[in-house]
Amino acid sequence: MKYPEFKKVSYSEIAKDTLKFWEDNKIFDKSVSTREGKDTFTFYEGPPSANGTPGIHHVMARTVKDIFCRYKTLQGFQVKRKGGWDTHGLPVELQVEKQLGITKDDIGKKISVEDYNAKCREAVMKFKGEWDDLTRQMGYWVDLDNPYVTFEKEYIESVWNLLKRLFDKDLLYKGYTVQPYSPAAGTGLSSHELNQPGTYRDVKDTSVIAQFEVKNDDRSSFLFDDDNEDVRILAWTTTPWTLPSNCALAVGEKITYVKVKTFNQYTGKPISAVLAKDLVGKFFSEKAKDIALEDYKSGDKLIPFEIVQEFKGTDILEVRYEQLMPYVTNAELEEKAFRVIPGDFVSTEDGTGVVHTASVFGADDFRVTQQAGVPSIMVKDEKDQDVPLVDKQGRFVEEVTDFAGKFVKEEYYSDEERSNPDFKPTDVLIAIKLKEDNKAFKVEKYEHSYPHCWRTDKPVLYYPLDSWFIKTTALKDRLVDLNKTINWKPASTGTGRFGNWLENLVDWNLSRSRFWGTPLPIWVTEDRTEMKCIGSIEELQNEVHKSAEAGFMKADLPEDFDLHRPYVDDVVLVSDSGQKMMREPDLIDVWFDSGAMPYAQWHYPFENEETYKANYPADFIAEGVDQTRGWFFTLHAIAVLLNDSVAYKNVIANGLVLDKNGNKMSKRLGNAINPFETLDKYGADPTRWYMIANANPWDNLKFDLEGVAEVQRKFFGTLTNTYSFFALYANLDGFQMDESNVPPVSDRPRFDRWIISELQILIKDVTSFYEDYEPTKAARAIQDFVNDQLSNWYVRLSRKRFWRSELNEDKKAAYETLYECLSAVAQLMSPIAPFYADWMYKNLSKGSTSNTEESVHLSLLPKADESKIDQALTESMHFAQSISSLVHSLRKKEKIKVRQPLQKVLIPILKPEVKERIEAVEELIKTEINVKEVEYVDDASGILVKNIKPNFRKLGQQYGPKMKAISGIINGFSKDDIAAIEQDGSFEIEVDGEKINLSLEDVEITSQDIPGWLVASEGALTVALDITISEELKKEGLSRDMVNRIQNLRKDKGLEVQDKIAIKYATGDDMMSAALSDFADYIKTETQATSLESNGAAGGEKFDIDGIEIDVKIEVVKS
RNA sequence: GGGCCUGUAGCUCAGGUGGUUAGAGCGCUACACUGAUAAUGUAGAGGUCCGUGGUUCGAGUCCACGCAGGCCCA
Repeated sequence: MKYPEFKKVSYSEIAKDTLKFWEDNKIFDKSVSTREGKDTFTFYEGPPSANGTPGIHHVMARTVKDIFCRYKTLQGFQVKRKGGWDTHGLPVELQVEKQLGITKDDIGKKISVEDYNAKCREAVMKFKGEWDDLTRQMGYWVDLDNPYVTFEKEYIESVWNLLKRLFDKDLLYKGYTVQPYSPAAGTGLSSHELNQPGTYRDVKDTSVIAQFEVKNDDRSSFLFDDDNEDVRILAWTTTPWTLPSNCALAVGEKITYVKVKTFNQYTGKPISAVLAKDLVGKFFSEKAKDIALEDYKSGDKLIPFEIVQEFKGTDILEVRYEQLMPYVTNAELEEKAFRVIPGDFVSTEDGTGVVHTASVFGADDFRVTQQAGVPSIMVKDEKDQDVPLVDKQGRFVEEVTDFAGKFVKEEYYSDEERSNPDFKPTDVLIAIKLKEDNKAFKVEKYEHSYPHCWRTDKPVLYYPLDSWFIKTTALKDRLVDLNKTINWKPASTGTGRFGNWLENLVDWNLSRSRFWGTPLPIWVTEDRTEMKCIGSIEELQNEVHKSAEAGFMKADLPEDFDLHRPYVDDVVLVSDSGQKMMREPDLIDVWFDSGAMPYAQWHYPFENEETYKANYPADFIAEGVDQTRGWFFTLHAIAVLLNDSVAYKNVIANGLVLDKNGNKMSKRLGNAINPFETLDKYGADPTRWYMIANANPWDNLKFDLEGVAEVQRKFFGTLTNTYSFFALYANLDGFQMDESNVPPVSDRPRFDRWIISELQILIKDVTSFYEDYEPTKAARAIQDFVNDQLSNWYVRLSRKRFWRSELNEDKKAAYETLYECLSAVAQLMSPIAPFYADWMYKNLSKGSTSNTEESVHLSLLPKADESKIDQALTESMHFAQSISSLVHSLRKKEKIKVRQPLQKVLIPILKPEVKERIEAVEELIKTEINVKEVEYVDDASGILVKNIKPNFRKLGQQYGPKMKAISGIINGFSKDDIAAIEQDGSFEIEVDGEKINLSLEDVEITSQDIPGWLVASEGALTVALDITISEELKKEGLSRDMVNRIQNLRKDKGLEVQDKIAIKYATGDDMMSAALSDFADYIKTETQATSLESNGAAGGEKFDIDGIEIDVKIEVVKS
């Protein structure tokens, strides 16, 4: 069999053909089944939602996932990858509502919940076809035939089981969370509803700066000059109705505060006010600056003030104060509330730099009070439940005696009530009371933006609403500790974004008031004294059976019972004491669905226990960095809470894919890249390679199609060329690779040993990069090897070996070596460019008699063979490359073409081992730069001119501050000084009167000039070139030119490589004639000529070689 | 407002532990090569290493404060 040859390759065609091959031959299945019984490498697929079309960023994210699964397969691990679909949630609902032209209000009215959910079920898989296409076309291997789907009954059952386990551990509880709430509509509002246009409006509200009286105790004593001083913290609010619920004051820890002695403008009483330093100017008039405090009389317009003390926010943390409006209090509040706590949201933009905090009426307030352990001010309702001081209609409860029954926002009153001349908004009434009580520092109207309910147009309150929570805070320490065992790429996301998030954890709010999602499986009696959490379908059926017996249900559940709403809402259970139990109406956060996938994808614990256990926890997951608080968290939280383990050991958080200008891609802006078009035009492999090689996955990628084209040309083009070169000659020679019969590397020519050594280094590096989850480094190492070492150096300089006519040992070794390199490269690159690598691998296999695998993806990656790594050879080759480059640059400077042979190159040698290294590759250098001999000159020659410079690293560490002086002295060394230090190995200098003994290691000596020679140098390496062209050299140059012209002729005439020719020429130039006769054998060999004759008038092509005219004619000789 | 990431040549990116000519590829310019040829090689031009301070004999690298862009959260 021959190695396939290609005139032209299309990477897109390669992908299509290879894909077909994979599917026809079930290669993916085999890549898993052939590893049966081997160690498993577990990967979890984060489920995408198929209700939108996939974008180019999905190609990026999935390439990252694919790479490591394929790499591990290559290493012999069994890697199962179950696909999955995320199917629940708000985006699906919104899409359906848009499609049907309805709003949430219409659900249950214009459309039944049943029909609505049926629509959601359809919509969520709308683009599954496109997703599957993308998956296949980009070469992402994931099991699409048996994916997990979060809306399926089995999946939900597993989720319920997890919830029950949490419930049994007392980690599931009902509490409240502060959310936007519309008393007028009697409903909570989602952030989506709050983002509707027109909800935020500028309104004028009564704002109050209240005076909170500081208690004088150990903590606060530094604020008091004497026991009688009245120290007040000033705190600002635009919602005075929340002041009776005040439970803490929040300050910025880094903000600077001051204590100001002054007087209250309403009561004229002396106070010491605490507020942010930056805001003093806002409240105290510059004009009052010089008025003495003693001169103040009650009623004066200008109020004197004096800044007497300055301190940081941290200094007043935990300072206690008297409750401002003590309608409701109790022992717990007295102990834990009414103190100063830190608030990260506090600024000095407006207000006083201190924020009044009412835990149940603000989202920030709720968060910081929870973190600081401050209880909320609540009262008991008739059912003995805790409720806030404002009821669900927006009125004060009766405990707030002065304002009981009053609406907290004036907009909640009817228009008639508001038009009554005596009507005063509650905020104003509160302000008046505070002024009278010497508790208001300042009252004024304040205009700000405030959210309104889109249904009723009335202002929204932030209000505590019932919610179910997972008590993640109970295991916060374990969450933090176990996170430290996870290998995050990049590490900063693990310690920073994720770590900080865990440090500031609040309980996970599980409740969602929606329709399309996993229902919360909790049933409660009306008096809420009894509760049941259902953990399986069987359990539900048993409970329903009992309930039917008690007469609450008509019959048992049917087999095909759907666990979704509305069906599950109709299930009434019976409590142990015989009471009716209704389901808590909430759905759960969809993030719980996806976080449950390690268990629910296998329907564990109801089925597949073995599979589950073998695949937990994941070795590797990867998703966008935006999933940090999403999937990465939910996986981690569930695993820690239920199993006290991590859910994944390694995680890559990849960045965004931006357009080439660094802007976010969006359909609206029209800068989104269509993934299908890209894959089709450039092929999956160049696209994947570009994405990985161009930037680390965790950095944002500026996606530029030009870059894909460059990868295609530069890397894939070069590699394909290299293969084609191999295939062309190997086929001519009928070379068949037989791995069982290759000579050991040690018996091969030095040049082969070198590239094999480089290959081993590459295998070693790439393997460790993959192991470290550094795909970008792996890709770059592979492409550097292919472009620089393999193609530009090994193949280019080995061409002569391939051109020889007979297949001798040397040529065979060249084939074997090149085959080995290409084959290993195919394996190494296969995780990143799976189609192309397989194509290459199979092309090579076709000409091999060895046992090769059906696909590169079924093969095993060999380990690097350390014994084949020859460090000295690598160094030698570096010298060869540098010397060649230097000589080339000299030739260029002198305009002497490489075809013109030169006599000699001179290389100064200061270290004997350098000579050894260069001698090893001398032949190579001579061929590459077309020079007859290499001469090494050492000191003994006496012609070297040396330079010396200090070894900064070494001297700097030793002498530090004296470096400048030392360096000056060394740079001023004379020729004799250099000779002296070389001779003695030491040299004494004097700096600032101190004697310093320099050794040879303290300096670097180089030779950068040879007087009278043409010299170039790079680092410590210097070369000198003899550019005299003798007659003999000139003739040889001419003969080479002749070869060149004849080769051109052969090519122009379309001769085959193996055709033999007869050459006739005519020239009137003596030098040329001499050259052609002197070098006749050489010319004949090079051009595969059987004869070379002068015939006076050749009648062929006329050439001009360095001004000499010659007429050349060639004819094919039939053999 | 908070957390995190990024900022080096026109573009995309490298630049252990601080060490004295800051690199590569692409692009550009010029040249060479012409049996890998829709290839290839060589050379050249191109830099406020985001800014300002600081530490140090010495900072692209360490520290502080900023600026710009991005993501997440509020």
